[in-house]
Amino acid sequence: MHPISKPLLKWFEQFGRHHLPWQATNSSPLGGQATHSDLSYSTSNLQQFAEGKTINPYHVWLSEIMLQQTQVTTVIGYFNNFIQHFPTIKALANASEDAVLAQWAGLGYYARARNLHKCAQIIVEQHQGALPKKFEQVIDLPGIGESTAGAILSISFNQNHAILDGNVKRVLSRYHQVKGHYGQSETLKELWRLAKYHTPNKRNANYTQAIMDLGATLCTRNNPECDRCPLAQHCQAKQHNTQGNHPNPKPRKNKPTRSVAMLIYQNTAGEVYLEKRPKKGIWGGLWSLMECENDEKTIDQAIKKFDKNAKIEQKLSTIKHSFTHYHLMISPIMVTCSKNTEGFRSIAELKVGLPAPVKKIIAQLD
DNA sequence: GAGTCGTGGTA
DNA sequence: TTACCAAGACT
Repeated sequence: MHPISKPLLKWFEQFGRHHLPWQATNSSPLGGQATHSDLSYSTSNLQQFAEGKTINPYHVWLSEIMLQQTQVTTVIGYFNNFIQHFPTIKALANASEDAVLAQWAGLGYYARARNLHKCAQIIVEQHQGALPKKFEQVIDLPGIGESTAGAILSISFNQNHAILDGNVKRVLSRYHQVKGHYGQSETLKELWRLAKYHTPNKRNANYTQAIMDLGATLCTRNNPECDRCPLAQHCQAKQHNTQGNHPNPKPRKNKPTRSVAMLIYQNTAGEVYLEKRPKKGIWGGLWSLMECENDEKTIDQAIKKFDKNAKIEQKLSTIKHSFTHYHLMISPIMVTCSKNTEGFRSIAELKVGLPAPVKKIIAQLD
């Protein structure tokens, strides 16, 4: 078996991504704001320190959480905004959940944000405000599994851990032509074995970043650029021209379509009535329009319960919003409103998180 | 093991 | 237009 770490690390020095905002921060008095200097790439944590740059474990942790099931280009803007609002773990711990979700809104998978917030409070209470350095302590934190824990400790402290994210799965399953799809436990077990086999005990941080960079930039799902790949010589998929078989597509299922009515109440000040969603379920912890089943009777009952004299003012065009596992048809309905009690929020200065389609609906109101 | 949990880009 | 999915974790 040909180990990949040596050619991969060499490739990384020249072609890896070295200027992502969470990778290195200038240790200026201002702090927090990552500046992309002209300094050349770094090949080790030590060299990064030598360049006057330092790894911020909080930034690494935050980025790893944001990057779960989410692409780099999407994350960058959210990351920069987030650390501006919450510059330290302590600041994050002291913030309200609504304040955290407000900055996370639009990024999706909101349990990540709720868990991140919980983590910050645990870290302040139990770890003196600093990210713990023991693997067992990190993986015990909510929302952090084996791969994310390994990535955080590898990149932050150059500790010797393997990771197995989507990039690594794709690279290794091609390199070794691993059969089966990633959902199967047998396949996953084999991939973890290979991941640990290839992970070097030196320059671990760079290796972790390198294999993710390879997967993200060359060994992509579609049209991999094998001509530029440092691992092409011994890649089984390349040799047998079976790159397209990895990842092995999951057996497909038909997504159900659900329907819901969303009621729009505006008071005389133009504020909109919003209610906080339960922690469990879709959009947990975000604030949304009042919902009910999308049929005439239920809608009529719902609006009269809120206000006896309420009437439907206008039915807006239905929006189709697709999730990973179902489609949602949203019928927004503007309702007359005589109330002006609590629960109404100014659209202009929202300090809570809104689901993406709800934000779109409200943006269209004026 | 299979479902749940978001969103925007892309083929 | 539709389907798929990108640096997963949890139940």
